Amino acid sequence: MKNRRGSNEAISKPRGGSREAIVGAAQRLFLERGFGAVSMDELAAAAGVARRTLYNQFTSKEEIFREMLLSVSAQLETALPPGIETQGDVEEVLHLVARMILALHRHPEYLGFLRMVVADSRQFPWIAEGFAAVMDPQTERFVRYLAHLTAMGILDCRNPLLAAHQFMGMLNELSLWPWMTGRESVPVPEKDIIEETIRMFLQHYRRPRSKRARHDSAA
Amino acid sequence: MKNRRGSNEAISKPRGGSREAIVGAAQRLFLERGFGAVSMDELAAAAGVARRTLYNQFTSKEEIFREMLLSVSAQLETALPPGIETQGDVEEVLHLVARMILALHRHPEYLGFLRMVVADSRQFPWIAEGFAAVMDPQTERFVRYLAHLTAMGILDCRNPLLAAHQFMGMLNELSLWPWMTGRESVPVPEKDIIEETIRMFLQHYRRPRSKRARHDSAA
DNA sequence: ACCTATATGTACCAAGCAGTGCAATGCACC
DNA sequence: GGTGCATTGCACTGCTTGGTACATATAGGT
Repeated sequence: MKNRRGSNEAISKPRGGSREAIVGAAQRLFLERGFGAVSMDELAAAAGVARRTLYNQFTSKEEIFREMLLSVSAQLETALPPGIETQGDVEEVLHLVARMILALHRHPEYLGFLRMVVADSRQFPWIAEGFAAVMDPQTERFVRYLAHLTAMGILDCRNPLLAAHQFMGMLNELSLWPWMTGRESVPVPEKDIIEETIRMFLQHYRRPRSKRARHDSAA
Repeated sequence: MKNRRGSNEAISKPRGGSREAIVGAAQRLFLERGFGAVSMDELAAAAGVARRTLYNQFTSKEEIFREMLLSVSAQLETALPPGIETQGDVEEVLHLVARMILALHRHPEYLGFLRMVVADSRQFPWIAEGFAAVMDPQTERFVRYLAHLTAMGILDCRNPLLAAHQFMGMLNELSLWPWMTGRESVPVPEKDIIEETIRMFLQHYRRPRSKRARHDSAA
């Protein structure tokens, strides 16, 4: 409990960062094989640390799990860099967002986290909450961006929340979903997915430049 | 092996269909809580059967699991009724398909199966294969339908596979995904999702009636 | 050199679990 | 009534796993 070095670190460790090593190993093992499939023995071995040290640094397996997901959350915070909504025109920003989303699908930490949300959220409800806490704000930003462009008269999203999810859904279906279900990538090039999706999105939601109505957008 | 009742059932059981009861209970428990979280004791209790009977009827826990998913697969076979691609115009068919997909999201068996694909496919690879064996043909049908309409000059899907997944992705993102991550339904009415998605899809992929200046290669 | 707190190794505990053996039971059909 | 077979209950094995006790080694600060 007491810390002879007086630092504000949680626990000091003369021999070196055992906590970091443990969390690092936990990240590799848990994200790859799931919480239940990793024993404390394996975890200790992977961390290059004695089994007993796990219990010196953490009170339980679940606490290690918690701290690991906390660390992963921090890594995902930067998924969507700030400021992208101010650069270039709509199409450019959509390209950026789309590439970011597809890049996320190649992020093992993201996929592992997502798998945990689906697999272990009933046992540990805080998993889903933690995931939402990281990803929801980024979705929110995208929604606000669409709403902003609508207010500016550039887009015409009657329901920006729906529009944002349509956009993400089109990207997720062919790129994320196969990854989650274990098959190899589908025979559709990333470039095609992105371009066709953006074209489709803008054709529907972009407000006609002149007042011309190729179709009336009322129901 | 021999069955005094002469039926072609696998195993006869004088006291009543214990196999069916077991598979039924397994379906409820496994789909709801996952394979690892259900013990044979619980399963026996839920099936109203002695623990020992489980091992009389099945060789292992995994075999019960297998048979249960087989039964669920059979129930999902009929998700997309045959013949829908011949009735009405495109918009009508798309409506039908969309409602079917959203209905599937309320199907506990479908959600549970999907969860298993994500959660337990590494331990039991045949789960993902079984799921694909049921769902892929239905997606295939939709893809062929889009290709057919393109050949007929009604749609203009250069890549029907991509188009189909875009359509399904837009529906899944807002309806299926929240369900999988445990939150309650999103604040977008089903009707809005369906209508906006179909409108967007058709606006992009429907070949313009009058001016067919784009390209023309209907087979 | 001394003190303190961590790291380690080994042995251990308790619990949960899948799966088996065995003898007894009771329904169904002859 | 008798026979056969699924069923049942119970005890038991064997294994894995999370977590602990304890004695010892070792490094850092003073």
